[in-house]
Amino acid sequence: MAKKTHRIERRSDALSRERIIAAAIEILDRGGEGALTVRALAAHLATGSGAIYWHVADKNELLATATDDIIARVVSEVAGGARPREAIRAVALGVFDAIDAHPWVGAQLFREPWRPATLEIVESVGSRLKALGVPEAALFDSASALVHYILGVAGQNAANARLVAPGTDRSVFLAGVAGKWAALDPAKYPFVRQMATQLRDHDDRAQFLAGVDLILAGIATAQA
Amino acid sequence: MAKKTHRIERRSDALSRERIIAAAIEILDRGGEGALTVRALAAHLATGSGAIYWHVADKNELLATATDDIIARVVSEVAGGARPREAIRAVALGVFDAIDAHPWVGAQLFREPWRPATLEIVESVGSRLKALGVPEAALFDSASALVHYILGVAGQNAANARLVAPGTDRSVFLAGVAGKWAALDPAKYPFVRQMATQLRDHDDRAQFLAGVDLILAGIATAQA
DNA sequence: ACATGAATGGAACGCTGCTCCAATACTATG
DNA sequence: CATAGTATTGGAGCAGCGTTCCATTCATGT
Repeated sequence: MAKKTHRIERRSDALSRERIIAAAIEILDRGGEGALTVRALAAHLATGSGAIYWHVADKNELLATATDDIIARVVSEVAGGARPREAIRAVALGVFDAIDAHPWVGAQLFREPWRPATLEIVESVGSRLKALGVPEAALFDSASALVHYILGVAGQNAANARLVAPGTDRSVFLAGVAGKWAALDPAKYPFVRQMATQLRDHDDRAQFLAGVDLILAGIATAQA
Repeated sequence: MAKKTHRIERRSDALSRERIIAAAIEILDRGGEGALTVRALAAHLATGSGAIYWHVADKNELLATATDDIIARVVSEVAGGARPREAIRAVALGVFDAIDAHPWVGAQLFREPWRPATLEIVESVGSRLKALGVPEAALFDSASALVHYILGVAGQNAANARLVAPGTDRSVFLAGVAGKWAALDPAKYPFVRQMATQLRDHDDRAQFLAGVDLILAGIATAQA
């Protein structure tokens, strides 16, 4: 944006890409994906929409950049020295928790697979699989499976979060779904009905990790 | 909608929930998710928006019902007699192919986990896992992992499809992404760069199945 | 023939993302 | 210090969206 040689600060309340993105994150976290409108953002920053569009291409760029920021933070926080298997679990859990805190990130992760956010996850998971000794031929499929699983849970969690009033307790939501499951036609959905009670008091964080372990076990089996 | 006892057909061009949903599917398949607007739908049916809203609650119901229809068809097509393992693979592939044919289904699958579409998949996969002999205690986690993986791939495929002009060849798209991957900073993304060439000419359908097999292997390991 | 309610189609409302542009804030120069 | 020139601002306005409202039409039961 700035041309060449003037990083002398302008007015202290000056707009900037960073301030705009920070404000967007705040609005998203407070009110969910639907709350982020250009007008709301402009009001929050006490400016007009034109000023925003001078710093940012469009709303999608806003969401994408915000997502990249958050995911990059999560991935980089994983200790470099950790054993590969633990590192993979840590990255996966980090993504899980990040989406728990910012559900809109989950929805965003699905767009544009060449954006830093997804790339970061692939790189982090893939390099650890390599370190684990997964043979070259199986690496691509293995990394793909793990990342798709992580993104699948991410998307589902984000969707769930979108359905409840922000701030609702998770157990209330689970109990609600479990209730609907339990009320299903036993002839058509015997399995789902049977899972209803487990759904009610399961720990989705633990279940998510169990899935990661399952896939890691499958990868280990394949190379044996 | 109709009250009690008159199934005598009205005018032959009469609107109906079914005709509206069929038209919506046609528009979605032709032009992607963004092409389905109430105005476009009304134009396609040569009517007004008010008439549509008399038959259908809102646009979301339209998308949800259309998705339920397509997924139910896929799941029910899987032969009941097939061996459990093959049945699971068939359901997974069916969902994959359905989303390949109707990318908007992928995006829709993430909303409202108690809707028939998702339920159908959970039931179909879960009951087969049970038949496979997966112990009670591991059933929930196993089914959850498989379904989340399937949905993860679904979502990613749908997102990819949204990015290319409808009808673009898949290999062109893959080559494009592979090019971007190959051009990444080798210091930051060594793994992703290494995968670029494999991405270019991989078969995502086969890779998807490989992921299913990986998870099934992991499930089998866990019970041993 | 009339009355009734189902069904229709289109105008209108409030909202969205985004563009455009006159006005302003700031910097570099003479 | 004055002036010219560019970077930045804020808000009016546009086209399009989902949805609601309602006067009108159609098909039927009496």
